[in-house]
Parts: sequence; structure tokens; C-alpha cells
Amino acid sequence: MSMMNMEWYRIFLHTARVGNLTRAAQELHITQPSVSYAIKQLEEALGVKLFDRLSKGVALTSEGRTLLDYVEKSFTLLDNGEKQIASLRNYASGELRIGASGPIIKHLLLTPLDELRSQHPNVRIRLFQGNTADIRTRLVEGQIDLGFVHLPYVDPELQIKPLTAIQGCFVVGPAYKELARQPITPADLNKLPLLFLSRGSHTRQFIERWFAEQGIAVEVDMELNSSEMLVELARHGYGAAYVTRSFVQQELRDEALFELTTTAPIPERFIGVATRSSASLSLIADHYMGLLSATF
Amino acid sequence: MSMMNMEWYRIFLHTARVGNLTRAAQELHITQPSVSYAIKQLEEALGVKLFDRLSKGVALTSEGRTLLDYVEKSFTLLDNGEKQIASLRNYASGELRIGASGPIIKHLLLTPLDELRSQHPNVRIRLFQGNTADIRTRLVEGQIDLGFVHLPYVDPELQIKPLTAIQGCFVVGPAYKELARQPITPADLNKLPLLFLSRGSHTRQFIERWFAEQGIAVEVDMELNSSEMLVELARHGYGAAYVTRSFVQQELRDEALFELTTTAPIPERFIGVATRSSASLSLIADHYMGLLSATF
DNA sequence: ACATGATATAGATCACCTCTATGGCTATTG
DNA sequence: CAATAGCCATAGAGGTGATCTATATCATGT
Repeated sequence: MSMMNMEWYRIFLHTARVGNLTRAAQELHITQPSVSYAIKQLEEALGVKLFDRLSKGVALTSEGRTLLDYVEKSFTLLDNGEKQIASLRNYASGELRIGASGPIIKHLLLTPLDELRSQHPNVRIRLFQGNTADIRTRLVEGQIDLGFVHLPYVDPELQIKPLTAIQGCFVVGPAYKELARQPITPADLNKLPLLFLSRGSHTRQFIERWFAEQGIAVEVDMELNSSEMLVELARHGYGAAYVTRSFVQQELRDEALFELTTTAPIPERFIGVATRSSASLSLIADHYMGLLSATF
Repeated sequence: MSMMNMEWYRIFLHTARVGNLTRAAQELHITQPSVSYAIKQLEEALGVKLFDRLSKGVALTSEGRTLLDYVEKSFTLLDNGEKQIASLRNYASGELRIGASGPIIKHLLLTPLDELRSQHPNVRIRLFQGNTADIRTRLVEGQIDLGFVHLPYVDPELQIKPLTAIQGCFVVGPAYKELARQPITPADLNKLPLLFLSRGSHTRQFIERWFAEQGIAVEVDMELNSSEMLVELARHGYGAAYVTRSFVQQELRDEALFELTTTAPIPERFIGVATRSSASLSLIADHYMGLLSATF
């Protein structure tokens, strides 16, 4: 329970370096008596003489030199801590830990993430892929700052911010262009070669459930791990790919792909960002949330 | 140029540990509003939120946790520094560095040194042997705290405290016992086998000068590095040894040795302790000086 | 709705840091 | 050797800001 005052130590440190109360005072922008007083206080509190008063200034005593070692190291640490906080505040360091529940989600988070990375290149970005249960666990354990989940999702521990809707659709290449003229029934759709994401993905489960609801036992022809590959194969006429519409916006405009309208509508899915309700967001996570909101 | 206040950090540290402003306040023996205020000040100074205020207390934010690492380490260092100073003050640590100009001197400093060591066993004692010039150099360079020198000795850089006089004398073993009956002339002394310390020692120079002043070119029969060996050989009848009288007090009383009185008196030599005049003594050195004064 | 246990805020008080002014000491200089 | 300059210590006044008391506010559980 020491009664020391940080100012005393700061003054001690500076005085020890310049060896002259008057000059130390000038550089600390205080008066010489203040320095004299502070050092006297410190000496009395510690019970040892820290400086010899010489005619040309002051010089550390043996005990003062011992103390200086500790004080210098201690202040360096504290300075580093403050610098670290400052750099966190400027997003000039730190890390952003994101969990995402499926490959599609990457297309939602990547745009604002790119922006973040270009603005603040020293922020380390950690991306964890996992299903919704994994994300929940990591969130409540504080291993990630925020996680992308499919809505609806309710959890007392988590706070959910709805982000955007995504609309899945079937697309085909120019070879099947004619089919896009009018709505197609799920049954007819099933007669086409179907290109889906791999079994186990949320998207795959969703579209299979949709087929099932239409009374169709779906037959999958090709299953791939990435939406990009689905799109590529669809363009080359391998069949109809089920992808997020926003993901192929450009190709649809360029008429490199054509959307098949289904007679039964494919419902929207909603995506949200989950954060732990008890803890507050780190500065970077908060910043990224802002970018997300701006994007959607 | 940080504007932080050590008290803020101390309060931050304690609050982070207990996670509760009210309890932190109790343990710091201040009021809860003070803690609240201090943390608010620190947060504003750093520009980041350090704690999440929960219903059950407070919890560190991500940034707060980052800061805590630094503050903990920094405070540990400062605490250790203060503990170190405290232990120096209690002579529970530290070192005492002594320079001694000749083997005889050891018999002067050892008694108080033994006392110091038994009272404060954790003080490390460093003993440097060297001639007066070595001691001077080491003193002004701050390598030793104090040095024993033969007086008179004047040096503007050093402060000399006279300690005691030592009286040299010639001693012989029982074989030469009869010679001790009456004073002996230097010339007759020179006819005996003479046992001296090695050439180069201050003592040797002193006694050779004394012989020279008596007009005698001294002939040395044996020269040895330690007074102990001189005494041993004298006891066995090898001749007359020149030693410090106080060093053979016991043997003279036991009549294991006999002192030869010289017709011309052998002057006393005076011993003093030298310290650097500009720097102040370390606490331990000062304490030892006290013991020295008490002994002589 | 109420009691409990927590933090935040307001305003008064006062400790103590900082200031100005000055004195004393030690070297340096004409 | 007196004079000057540079440096630290001390005294006393003044003001800043930390701490206090009292109270508000808010969340939680009964």
C-alpha cells in the first residue's frame, strides 16, 4: 500500500536523466521548486536519499541508481501500454475475430472487410468458419467478436442485428437460355442437371428442404465447395446452379447467366450479425459493424 | 507526455481484479464515487472504455484487458523497486565494496565486518585488495564504497577519516628469548635472520626506510606473503619477524613470541578510511563506517 | 411493486501540488 | 577577493482536482 505518486516518479526519472533540477523543471514545464519538492517527498516516502546535491547539479546515490532501474522499466511498460491503447483507438493495431456460418456469408462480409483492411492494414483479421452452434459457443466464450448467422435466431446470451436478406435462385448458362422465358415447375427443374453446394452447407440443406416441400426428391448432379465453381460450370452449360442472387448480379446483367423463375417462390433467407449481449464490442469490431451497416 | 495519474492506475488495477467498484473502493479505503470518478478520468484520458458496466459489477473490455497486462507488469516492477529500496534501508540486501591497501589492514576491518555480516547476512561484501593508487582510482570511479589507506594521505577527491594507529614491532620465538631482555640496536637486529613481508608491500617499504634512516642496509633472509606465515616461522626460531603488534598480541601474552625493543623507536603508522568526497555513502557503507568508529 | 446491490452524478470540502519570491551555497571570473 | 552566475532549498500564497456525503439511477430477483 505504497503512498507514492506517479508524478514524483516521473520527476525523479527525468531529473535522474538530466542530473539537474532546474533543467529537469524546464523540460517538464514546471518550476524548479516543484521538482525540488517532489524529490523531497519521494525521498521521505521511501526513507532514502536518492540524489546527492552537488554544486553543479544532482547525482544519483547508490540507492537512487537502484531505484532508477526499476522506475525506468516500469515507465517504459506503462508507456507501451498507453501507446498500445492509442493504436487500438486508431485501429492501427488489434484484431478483429469473425465467425461465419457458411461460404455464402463470405460474400456479405468481404466487402466491408476489404474496406477495413485497406483503411487499417495493421488490424489483424481472424476468420473462423463454423456452423451456427460453433459460432454461438465461440461468441459466448469470447473467442470471436462477432458472428454471422442465419435468421431467425434467438439466444438470451447473444444480441442479433439483422443485416440483409439473401435470395437464392437458379441460374443457367446461355445454352439453357430459353428456359428462362417462363416460370419453371420444381419438377421440371429437377429434370435439369442440378449444381449445388456440398452437402452439409446450410444453403444446400435449405434448397433440399424447399424441394422436399414441393414434394420432389431432388437429384443432384454436381456438388461443389464454392459458389464460384458453381457459377463457372453453370456458364458453361453444365446445368442449373442454385446460388445467391446478389452473387451473380453482374453475370445476370451481362447475360452470361440467366435466372430461372420458379412457379413456387423460393423464400428469402435473412442474415444477421450476432454479438455477445453482456460484453461490449472491441473498438475494431464496433468499427466493422459500422461498415457493415453502411454496406447494407 | 502522458497526463496519467498513478492513482488512476492503481484504482484501475484493483478494480479490474475484483470486478466491482464498490468492493474495490472498500479495499482501497476510499469511497465508491472516488473509484467511479477515477476510472472515468482514466477512460477519458485514454479515450477508450475500459470496463463494461454490468448489473453485477464491472468487466474489462477488450481494450481494458490489453491495458491491464501492461499495468500489472509495470506495477509489479515498481513494487519490486520499492521493496528493494526498503530492504536496502534495512540492510537486508545490497553490497558493501571495500578496498584495502595491504594485508595488515584486514585485521582492522575484519572485526567490524564480521559484526556486519552476522547482523545483516544478506549484505554482499566485496573486498578488493590493491595498493593506495588502485584504491584511489576505484574510489573516484565509484567502484568501491570505501578504502583503507595509510596516513598521511591527502587528495581533493577523497575524504579521509583517521581510524587508528598501528605499531609495528620485531618478534622472535623462544629460541631468541634472551634478546628480548634489553633494547637492541638496529645494527644488531640486522645481524639476526630477518623475516619480512614481500617486497612491494607498504609495510616492507616502511621498515626498509626505517633501517635506512638508521644508516643500515638491511639484509632480508625470508620474505613471505602473509603475516601468518611470518609469525609461524618466527615461533619456530627462524629469526625476527616484523609484524603489527596488535596482530601478535595473543602470542606475546602466551609467551610463544617475544618482542624485541629497539634502541631507536619504530614510529607508529596511522590508518584511515577514505571515501569519495563528492558522492554520499550508500546506506550500508555508512552503517559500516559507524561500526568502524565504534570499534576504534 | 419492492428490496437489493450495483454505478453515476452533484456539489462542497480540503489536501497538496505548484507557483512566486527569496535565501544560501559553491564555483568561476575579472 | 569581491562579484557574478548557477544551482538547490525553503516559505508562504493560491488554485486545481481528488475525495467526500448525499442522492439519483438502473438492473435483477422476489
